[in-house]
Amino acid sequence: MDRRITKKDDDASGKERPTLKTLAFMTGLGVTTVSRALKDAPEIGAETRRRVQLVAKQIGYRPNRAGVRLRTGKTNVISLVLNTEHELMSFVSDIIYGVTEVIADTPYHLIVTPYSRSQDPLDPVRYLVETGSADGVIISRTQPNDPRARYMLERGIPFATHGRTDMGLVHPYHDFDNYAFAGEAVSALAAKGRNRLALVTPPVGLTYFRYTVNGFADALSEVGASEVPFNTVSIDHTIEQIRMRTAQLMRRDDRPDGIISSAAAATLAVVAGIEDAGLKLGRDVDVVSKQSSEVLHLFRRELLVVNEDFRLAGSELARAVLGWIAGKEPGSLQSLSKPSEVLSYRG
Amino acid sequence: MDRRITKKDDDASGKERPTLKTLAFMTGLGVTTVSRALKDAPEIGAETRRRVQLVAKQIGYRPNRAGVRLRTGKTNVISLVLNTEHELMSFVSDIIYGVTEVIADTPYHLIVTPYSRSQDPLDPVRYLVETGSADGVIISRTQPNDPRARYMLERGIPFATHGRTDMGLVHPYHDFDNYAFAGEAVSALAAKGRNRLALVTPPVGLTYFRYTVNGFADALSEVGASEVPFNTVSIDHTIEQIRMRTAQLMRRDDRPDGIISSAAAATLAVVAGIEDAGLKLGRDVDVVSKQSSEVLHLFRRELLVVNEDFRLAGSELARAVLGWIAGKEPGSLQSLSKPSEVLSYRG
DNA sequence: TTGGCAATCTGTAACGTTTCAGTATATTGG
DNA sequence: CCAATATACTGAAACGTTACAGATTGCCAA
Repeated sequence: MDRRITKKDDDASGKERPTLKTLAFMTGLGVTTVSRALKDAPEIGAETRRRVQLVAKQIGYRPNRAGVRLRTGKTNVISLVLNTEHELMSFVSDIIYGVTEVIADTPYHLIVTPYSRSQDPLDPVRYLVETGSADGVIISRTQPNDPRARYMLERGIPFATHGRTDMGLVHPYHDFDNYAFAGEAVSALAAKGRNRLALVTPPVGLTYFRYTVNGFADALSEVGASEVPFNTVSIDHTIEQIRMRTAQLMRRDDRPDGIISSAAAATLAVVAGIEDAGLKLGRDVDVVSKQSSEVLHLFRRELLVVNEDFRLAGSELARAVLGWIAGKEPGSLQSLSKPSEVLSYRG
Repeated sequence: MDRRITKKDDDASGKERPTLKTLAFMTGLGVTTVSRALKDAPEIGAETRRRVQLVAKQIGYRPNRAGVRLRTGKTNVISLVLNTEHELMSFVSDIIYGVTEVIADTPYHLIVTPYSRSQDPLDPVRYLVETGSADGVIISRTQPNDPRARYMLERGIPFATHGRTDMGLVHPYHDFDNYAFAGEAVSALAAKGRNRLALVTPPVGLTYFRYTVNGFADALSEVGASEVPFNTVSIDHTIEQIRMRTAQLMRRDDRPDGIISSAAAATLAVVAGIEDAGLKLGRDVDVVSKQSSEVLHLFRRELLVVNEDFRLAGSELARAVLGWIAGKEPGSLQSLSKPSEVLSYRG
């Protein structure tokens, strides 16, 4: 038998990172046994199992990710796919922290996969799937008919979407109830006697655009207020555009006396536009805005705000993907978070 | 010779992801040759090389990351280590985009490694190094004597710091010139006739705290202004704390007539505090603030701002780490970015 | 006693890559 | 024409892991 001495037949010696082989040598067992003992396989004796696990803990054994990944295809990676131009700053930061919170005591790593305006949003997803770079994917900016969700569903790769789809396909998601948000906002404005309302919408094409618009429309007719169309901007537009167009709008005779804004950054611009037009917040017009951190009341106390928790969204999305990976039913991994009340400034 | 038929001696057939073996079969060459041809090794014939590369491109060959990593130890991963409590929102989002911009056309992936208040900041770094999870690391919240930098230097793992150290050790960094920022800010306030100045500092303990404080002090004596101590807050404090203590400060007889703030979020609180005390920005007091996105002038036009570009920081840091990995001299991978002028509101 | 079987444990192969140590063929110098 | 050498290529081994197909032992029923 050709038993050549190779570089590392000695083992368990130096500073090298311990492997299964190291553990096998130390325990006097075979590599296979050690491997199985560590994952509580049933055909390993109870004492052996305990012994192996003890030694493993003692010497700080950590499975080699490359080894596992090569052999099993499991990457232990979750990828968060982000648009580098249009995501909100607070969204990026909070959602990342939400995700990391959940995966902190799992073997998972979080990788951030960006794509830019010019690219097809499907590109990064295709890349991830084709190269098998992740066990699960989280996407945002979800559309009613979302090619990315369809693609991943076809390939059978677990994912969760921030925002719902509307394709008759079931998959995990987390969403903020923007229908309820818009409704609450309208009610709050109506309660202040405002009845000519304008809406700064989410990006056209995304699912939550629809929910917001529908919530707005339904509540309008319920409280008997009317809409002042303001279709020239969405929260994807630049600060300058929103500001300018708001100013234009507010200089018209048929200007709104109430505005609802779907994002804090847009609200800054909206207020600037209002003031550019020589009007005063709280007197001439009231504004209800979503925000994801407590800044708007510092900005203008007259603002009415509704909070959306992106860190929660990140956690929920991570939980959903991990759940799917673990074999749970996709349909059971959907969550909707209710908006806070409409809050006005409190001293 | 024992040549058993194994599962996949046929090849180049179906939908499977192509490997070197696939390429070898298609080109009629050995796996070794293909491997070397793809990385332009000199001992491969020019035509063979071209042929292999052509076929590889045609069928969309991508090296298997796990294979490479297992064999070579190269992970093709850069890790960004972030504090989940104290990083600024804009920092997280912009720096991530800056990094991804640079690594976009490299094989590198970006993983985000978080740590929380309770943890030793060294923990995540130790984890990364011990498990060999990244080829390069980017850290923020750098301290003059930074254990993380020292640790990584000892282990020989490439890294870059956002902010400088002061340990007599040389390593790549990117920093914003906060000494210059504080100096410019003082000058701008002095030019407005302000001469009793307070400073909302960076977090005590971080290197850029020192630069900021020194720039502030030096400029004060240069313009002949005096400092109103305001050591009870830093930008790490909560909005509420900063607001309350600013209000307290501004109610004192010896209140400052100029304030310099090291971060936009803190500035919102500072202004709120000023107004809580019944004072008016621009009349009773002027404020100069750093910001990383154009929001402060929407907030209060009277604010004076200096811009810091975190996306640039991300790019520079990524370039620095990649440079070090590629073998460049650490000392040549240091950059300092100059602050913009102090900008006042323009229409 | 023997065959069967459960309980434990083990060696080999394979995942895809790169490196090492060759091999085969053509080319050159003498 | 031979040996030396350069050129172009190749198989085997190894990285660390897990799955598969045994192997060994002890025990029990017949």
